[in-house]
Amino acid sequence: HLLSADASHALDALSQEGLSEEKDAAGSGVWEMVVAKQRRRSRMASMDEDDADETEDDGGNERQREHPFIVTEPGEVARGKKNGLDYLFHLYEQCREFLIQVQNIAKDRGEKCPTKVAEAGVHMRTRQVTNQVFRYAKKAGTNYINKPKMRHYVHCYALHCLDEETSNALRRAFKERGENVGAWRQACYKPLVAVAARQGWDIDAIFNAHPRLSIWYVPTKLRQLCHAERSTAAAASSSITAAGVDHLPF
Amino acid sequence: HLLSADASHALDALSQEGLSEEKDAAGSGVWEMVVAKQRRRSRMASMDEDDADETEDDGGNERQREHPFIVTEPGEVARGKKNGLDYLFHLYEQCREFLIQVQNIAKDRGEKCPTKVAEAGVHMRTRQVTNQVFRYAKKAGTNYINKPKMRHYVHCYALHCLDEETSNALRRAFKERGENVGAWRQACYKPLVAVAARQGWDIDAIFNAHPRLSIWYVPTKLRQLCHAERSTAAAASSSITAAGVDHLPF
DNA sequence: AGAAGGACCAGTGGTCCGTA
DNA sequence: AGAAGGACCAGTGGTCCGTA
Repeated sequence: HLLSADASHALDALSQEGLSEEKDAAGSGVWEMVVAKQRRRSRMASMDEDDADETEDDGGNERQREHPFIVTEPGEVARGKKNGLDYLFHLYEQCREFLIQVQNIAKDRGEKCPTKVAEAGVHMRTRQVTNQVFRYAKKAGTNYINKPKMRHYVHCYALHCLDEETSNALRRAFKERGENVGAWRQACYKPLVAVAARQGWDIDAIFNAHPRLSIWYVPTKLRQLCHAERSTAAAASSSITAAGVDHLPF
Repeated sequence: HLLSADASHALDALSQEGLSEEKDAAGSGVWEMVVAKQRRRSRMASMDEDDADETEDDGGNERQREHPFIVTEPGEVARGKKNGLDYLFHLYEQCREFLIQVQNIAKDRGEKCPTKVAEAGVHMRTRQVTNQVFRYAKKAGTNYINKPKMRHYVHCYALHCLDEETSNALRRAFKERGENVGAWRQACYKPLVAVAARQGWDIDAIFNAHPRLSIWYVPTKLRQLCHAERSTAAAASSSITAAGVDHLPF
């Protein structure tokens, strides 16, 4: 609708394939085209009547913010001055590509590339997305990627990676209910903690074990929720155990 | 000689066992006794005629520096107001114990404990020795452990871990020649680079693969030396290869 | 009101250089 | 002179809160 014919085609092709497949690690192409369109729409506003009203009145170098996110279902493109959640998740994949580039540069120069060794066969390194990566992204011209935003939604991306079905269901439900992005974001914590519960509560290990998630720091709040929930679960199960041996405490 | 009878006994027992064996991960005991003696000697100077001259003249709360290191051979205890290299390496093991304690505390509290997952069977964490660990060491009363010192000698400890025979031979040679600690320290780089060459030049991977070394950051200078040497080696071998195919360039 | 992101802050890795 | 380590500094992880 808001995209040109070629970008729409690209997006359709993408939707059919399903976004979650990782297929082609570097510079996927299809999404880049879509993203480029979106950029062009919001930057070179004079070429697009849609944005004319907000950019007419000041000289042109006003700081243009990224359109806010709205809750979209999988495969859906946001209409109007909004961005959808597939686009949000795509940003995480873009950061991953920037990280890989930064790593390769560092490796060539014999510079530090610390942290962890991937357990996967080859001796590949898997550093984290650091400030350096965000700086690199900025230099590469992708001003729409920034640290506060990426950190803000990490746990949403984590749910998408670790339990895509639940993530998709949650998106559909929140879209249907007309909830805003903030409410959806908050709601992502609970199913994630459930994933952690199933896998032994070690949220760091869970992040590390996932190839695309391992490069992201575990968000503080998620870590705290997992810890609190584990303690509660442990207390509950031990009181059940105790109840079997001793008398019930009530 | 300078140690009391029981500490001397402890040290003898230790020398016979060989320091390099890791045996008992937590709070070994024997060295702790030796170290405690050494501490007592340099702190409570009035009880020991040896230190009387340097502590007599100011009120008692002068900042007492650690005795400087001298080059000793394996098993040898430094005489006079000196510390030996077994003691130096022991400090690295002490830091490791502090790290393990810090990790356990963090784990209980559900706090962050980032970086890397050990490839060894169990899902144990192996963070690095950070500022937090040095702070913990200070709080634990081991004022003789500090960051600049530990970072200064990391590569010496690395050689001790990775090629103990060469490390021991180097110590004996430098002791015999009467070299000072600085000269010995410098000399540790070369055999370490040789180890790296044998194992594919990836010094981070080499550190990470060793259970006691993996917790230490690779020193900048060592990383640079490995990188430079690898480049040289690569250039040399490619010129040989080229010489086989093309004409010799001279 | 809901949301994007500039910019700040406490604590890090790294090591210099005033000290003994 | 040779060496130990207090203390500083640039750049980090983390996220608040002034902005649109």
